[in-house]
Amino acid sequence: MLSKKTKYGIKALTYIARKDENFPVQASEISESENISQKFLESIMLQLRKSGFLGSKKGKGGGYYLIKKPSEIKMTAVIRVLEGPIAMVPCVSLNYYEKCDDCPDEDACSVHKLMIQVRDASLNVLGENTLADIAFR
Amino acid sequence: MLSKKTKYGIKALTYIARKDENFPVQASEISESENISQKFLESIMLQLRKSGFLGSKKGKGGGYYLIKKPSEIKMTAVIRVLEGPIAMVPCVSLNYYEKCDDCPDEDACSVHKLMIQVRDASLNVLGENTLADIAFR
DNA sequence: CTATAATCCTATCGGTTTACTAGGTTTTAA
DNA sequence: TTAAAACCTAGTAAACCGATAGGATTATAG
Repeated sequence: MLSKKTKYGIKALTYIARKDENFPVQASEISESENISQKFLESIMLQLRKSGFLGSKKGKGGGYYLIKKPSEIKMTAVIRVLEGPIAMVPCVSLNYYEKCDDCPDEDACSVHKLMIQVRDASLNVLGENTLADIAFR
Repeated sequence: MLSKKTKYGIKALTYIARKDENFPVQASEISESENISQKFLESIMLQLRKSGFLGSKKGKGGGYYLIKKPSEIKMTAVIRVLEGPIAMVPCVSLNYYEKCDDCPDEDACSVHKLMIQVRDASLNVLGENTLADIAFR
């Protein structure tokens, strides 16, 4: 299951992308428009800023803005930052690999075999979709 | 993330499928061989029995056995029973649909759009793989 | 008939995560 | 100087997860 954090984060990025204005967008505006708890959203925006998706401006008239073009923001990247691994099992994760405690032999493991296929399928979808794709198409 | 329950459940089914003997397989044997907590596994086997994947025989010499042929057991079915929805978000789930509290218009929601694609990709993989595929191939 | 081995059932528990809230501090524009 | 915004730290209630405890029930073997 996708956490609300990730869901809200993607919605917020979409909101900003769709606005496409020169001045920054406030978290309060997004939170109202998208029905997201403001304080919770703030923490998400902060994380998106710290991981290089958003820039921010403090003080009156401040807010958040996209640093890259929507077409350059891959969904794999967003989800990895907000949600963590895309794989459903650590032993098939490319970026967060971990060996299973049980399971002496990964190649013999039926779960491993299956989850590699699921991972590749998801990776394919998420890698081909950019923020532009989901915001405008 | 896949829960241990689902992971253990699939491994147990695989173990039984690979044995392919006429007498039932005990949970204790599986738990030892696959390094799974016995009591935890028991509860999983029970669930698999109640949902029609396994039959059981009580008492001495008892155990669990497959009711259908491995090639007739789709991974979608197993995962739906043990893990729940395959979709990453309730609003795109085929079997466990739920509307989002936020989000007045699903068609306009970028997350919705993206997660439909992820769901379809996963569904495709899990629907094409049977127990036979992951146990023997 | 009895001992044993297995499933079946219910309840509980500690730990972790999630979603959110509280209460500020800091920075900036008007 | 005031207000509006991001920034920061901490906490918290609820849910979930993985596992454990302790038996009840059922079947087989001797």
